[in-house]
Amino acid sequence: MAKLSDIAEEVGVSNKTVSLTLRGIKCASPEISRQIHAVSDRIGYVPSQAARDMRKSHSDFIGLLGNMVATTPHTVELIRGAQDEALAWSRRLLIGTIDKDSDAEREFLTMFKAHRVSGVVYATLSRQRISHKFEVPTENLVLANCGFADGSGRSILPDDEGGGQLQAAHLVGLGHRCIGVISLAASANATNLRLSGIRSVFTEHGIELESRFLKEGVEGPAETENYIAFEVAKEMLTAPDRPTAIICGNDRIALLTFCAAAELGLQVPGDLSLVGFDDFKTVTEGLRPELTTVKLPYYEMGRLAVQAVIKGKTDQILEQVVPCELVERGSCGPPKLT
Amino acid sequence: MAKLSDIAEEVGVSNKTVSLTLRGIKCASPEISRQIHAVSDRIGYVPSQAARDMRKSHSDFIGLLGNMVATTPHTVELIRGAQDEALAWSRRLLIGTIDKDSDAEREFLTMFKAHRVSGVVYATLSRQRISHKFEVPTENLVLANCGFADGSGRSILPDDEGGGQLQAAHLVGLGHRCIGVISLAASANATNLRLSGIRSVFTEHGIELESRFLKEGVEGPAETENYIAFEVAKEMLTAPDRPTAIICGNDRIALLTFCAAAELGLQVPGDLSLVGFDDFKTVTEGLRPELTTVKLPYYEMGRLAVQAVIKGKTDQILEQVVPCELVERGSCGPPKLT
DNA sequence: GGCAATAGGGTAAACCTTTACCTATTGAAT
DNA sequence: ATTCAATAGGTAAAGGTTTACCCTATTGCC
Repeated sequence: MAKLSDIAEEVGVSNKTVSLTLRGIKCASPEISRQIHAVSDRIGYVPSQAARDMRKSHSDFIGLLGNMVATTPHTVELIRGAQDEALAWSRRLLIGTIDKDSDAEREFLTMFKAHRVSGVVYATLSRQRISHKFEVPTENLVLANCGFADGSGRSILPDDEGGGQLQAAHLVGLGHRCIGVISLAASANATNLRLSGIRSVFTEHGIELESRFLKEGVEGPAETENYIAFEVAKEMLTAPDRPTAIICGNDRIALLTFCAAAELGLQVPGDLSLVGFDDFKTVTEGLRPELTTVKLPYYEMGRLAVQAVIKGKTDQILEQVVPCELVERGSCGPPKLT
Repeated sequence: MAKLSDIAEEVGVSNKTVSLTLRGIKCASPEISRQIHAVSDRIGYVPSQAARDMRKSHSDFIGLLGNMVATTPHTVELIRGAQDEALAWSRRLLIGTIDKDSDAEREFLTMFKAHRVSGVVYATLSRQRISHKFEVPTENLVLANCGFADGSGRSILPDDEGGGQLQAAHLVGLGHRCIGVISLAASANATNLRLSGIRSVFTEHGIELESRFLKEGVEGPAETENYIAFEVAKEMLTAPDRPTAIICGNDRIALLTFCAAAELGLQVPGDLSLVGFDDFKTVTEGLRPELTTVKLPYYEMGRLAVQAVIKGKTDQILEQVVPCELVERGSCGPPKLT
């Protein structure tokens, strides 16, 4: 593999001159400079990152570690956000995906350390409070989509409460007054926040959320949860004074609710308005009508997490909240007049 | 950051003794060995990868480059397969995601070269023949889910023809004789292969595939395609002698067909059997009934691509085909007797 | 003419690990 | 008693890049 001194030798100058010139630091006469670039291009010289990193005693790597179970494409969004931000600062990303295997976690963190990463982003797929003891001490750590249970550390979190408000406000704005909610599991961290957002909007408009119209669409522990939204929705929709709209905990629950409505002969949005959460495009753009939903800012969270790592600890913001966004499609309309 | 010589100094031995001992090569007396491990653990020593890579003049990195647009979680599956295989051989993965931006591609390949990667996997999200000139010369390249147009180079490809056979054979086995097909865009590389598989099964059983029951569910160029499967399915299903089953080009088309059937009051699988392609779980496990589909082996392709990189060019297999798998769920049943 | 500043360039150490080669001691076999 | 082999360990170079420090000649200015 071609090295710096090969160029130096051929042009007849010192290593230093080549090194500075190739990095765009003016140092040699125009003629010498031209020759250096010419030789470098001809032999396809690319400096050894290992040598650079060694010399600088640290690398430009940022470690990205996450339990990225592959059921949604959000992981990729987060990675892309992180990568785009990293590249904008001439940093590179070292990615490790793990799932509940703390051996793998330790190995990746050790690998990160071996590479002298300048920081680590730890991401989870679903919002959680983690009480996690990292076995490999990790400086300059930023959490994405999760936070420490004791509130310590820096983290980037989605504005789930605001997301709930968006869902509710959209339906209320269309005129709905009897609105059902099929939420995520109560144990999920986002559930209460979103519900809190929904309730605040309801209260503001004097709407009551009856407990028979507030159900969980999921049961069982995270990652192995069981979706019961289909049955729950059918029950809710066969009530005599059924809701005219349903707020769903995520797009998958919305899909199941859609199936339930279809089986009951209810048209969306004519008979029933639906709003989801996540903006999981294959569902939201794959349904007819397409699904109105609230988009979770995964790309942005990835981006901001890396930014926080780069800015380092001088950044005093401990928890940064990223807003969600309402994506209007075709699944919501005004309630039918009765 | 702690270094090897810190340990050597404290224990009072040479660098060599520490280096060999920590790597598990017997070289020192039991007592010295114990001391070395003790000091290493105490100070949390992790050897510098940069120094190691430099010494060896190559790294254990494998580059993974792909146009990983985030509409499906398959990318993550491929990454995980690649990562698991890499880790099994003590290699690390350097991941670059790009989308149609050849600048980014060049930058990543240059970065890979700077890291002296031992090989590169180039993956595409949808099966393609690429006529691609890599601007950065790349040795030991393996393509995943795509191949060069001229058939050169090594690549890992899914058995789309076999997948089509699985779809058709499943329905034929259940007794269907009038089967519709809503395929991907004709321009998509997988389309003809899958159709060929379907036709071979049909021919074997003396079933004719009428052209009015063979339609594309997608139009427009890849990555920006427009799904028209909803309308196509409605038309196909309102024909007087409508098919009793529909083979779909992917799970999203199956979802749209499901929506069309729902709107027409047709029950799945009672009135209509549906089989998809991809095993895109949020759809396949999110529908009621759940969707029977053919699973694309992304994890396996990622794994095999990395394996091919590691085995190097001595591996004479140019195109390796990975089988698909039928995943039976609830969307297929016997045709109604008429 | 004298002096300082600047341009253009060189030298060699440092970054950390691995390893080829060397030494010294011990035990056993001839 | 000599020789051979094995054990336990050391020394120093190599790997590629960057940079602090040094050098020389030319130019500009008083």
